[in-house]
Amino acid sequence: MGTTKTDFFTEQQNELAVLAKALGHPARIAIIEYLLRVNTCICGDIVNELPLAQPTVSQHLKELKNAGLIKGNFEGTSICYCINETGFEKIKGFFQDIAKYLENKKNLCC
Amino acid sequence: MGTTKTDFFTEQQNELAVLAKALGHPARIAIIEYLLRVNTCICGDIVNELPLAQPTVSQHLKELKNAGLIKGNFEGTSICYCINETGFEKIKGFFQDIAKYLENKKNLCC
DNA sequence: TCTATTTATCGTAATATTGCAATATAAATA
DNA sequence: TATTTATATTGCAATATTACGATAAATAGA
Repeated sequence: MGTTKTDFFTEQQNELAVLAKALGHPARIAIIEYLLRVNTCICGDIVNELPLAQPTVSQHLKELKNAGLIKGNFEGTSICYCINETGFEKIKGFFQDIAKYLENKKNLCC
Repeated sequence: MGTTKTDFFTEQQNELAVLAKALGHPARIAIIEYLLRVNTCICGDIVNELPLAQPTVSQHLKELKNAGLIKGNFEGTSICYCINETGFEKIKGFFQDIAKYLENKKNLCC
């Protein structure tokens, strides 16, 4: 136990869950918000921006990258990070469905 | 350790993270998708729909309820569950910002 | 009241996550 | 080549999550 039973859910459900989970930490929300603000920046800037040690930030960046929410390109010794639309495109439909649903069916609980 | 350093992030960042985290499990995505489909249903229906034991489903429902993503009202012996717009409203702005950002700045990574 | 029925809670085992110090790696530059 | 700079990886401790059996609680109906 302790392991999620991914086999019993659809690929899409698992994919959405992975994306949401990647956003499920304030440090990773902060990273995304920072990238939205500055557009692109090097890894060190993010480390300075966050109240966490460099290895911890590196780990969070890795998770966001694995989920397809950010991209990192080498630039000399540094790495330039930015938003990756791939991941966010995948979430988009889900939230559009919910928004559409809520527009039509407000307060319909039993 | 093992504990998130919530004190060092803004309330909004923590709130968004909590909401995303609540969606960060395929069972909980499945519950939301099911509620979107059937609009309202009793708890037992969700237990039957999911490939998990009743106590496990109960736990997942609790997390979604705590995050403000679903609502549950007593209906005799059963509990009637449905989508709670409160939670989703809070996420909405975040994704709208990202959508707007991506419309204007495609492929601007270094 | 007794018995189903429905949902929640408790307790616990297995695994995952968070965070950091220490260290490794890799590229740029002296 | 040696050194500096920037980032990643390793290893580990503390805590959180996932899952479920057993059981509790609460209501409905016989």
